[in-house]
Amino acid sequence: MKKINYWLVKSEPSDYSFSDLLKEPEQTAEWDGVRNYQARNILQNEMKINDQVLYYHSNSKPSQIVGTAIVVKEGYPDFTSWDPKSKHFDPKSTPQNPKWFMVDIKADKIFKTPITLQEVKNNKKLSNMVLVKNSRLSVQPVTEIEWSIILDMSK
DNA sequence: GCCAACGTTGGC
DNA sequence: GCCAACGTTGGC
Repeated sequence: MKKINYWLVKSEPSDYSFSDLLKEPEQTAEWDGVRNYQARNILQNEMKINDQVLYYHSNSKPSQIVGTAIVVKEGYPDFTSWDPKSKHFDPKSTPQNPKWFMVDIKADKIFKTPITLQEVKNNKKLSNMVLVKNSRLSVQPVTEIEWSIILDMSK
């Protein structure tokens, strides 16, 4: 049996929210625009099909985890990086030598109760979450234990 | 809107 | 390869 990994991705809801993802055909979207090496490495090498993803709304009132998604396509070049019209354009990235990568995710469950950042911080068992420790990383690993605690809280 | 914390760039 | 300057993220 294949091992499932758990992740958390952030998006500003004013930019692209969980309900935007739900409106997509097949509720699936390219997770493009990530321009941070640590996050890129996860997208390119570590996220696998069927991995589970927490969907977090950052810069929000309140900032919170609002649902889950599933990886449906593994790391491939982020073509917005060589599109001069894209706001994520990077002249150092080309189709021949792509610098940035993305995956496709499909919305899975919307939380009955969103989990606010405050609640995550208030839970001692979640004090090692990357979300708490390194608030700037936009694609980050979540442990199986953290995953199950958060899913329990969301019921 | 402020600003702390962090990541990236580039001069030396 | 160091590190100052700069840019960005994201909580508050």
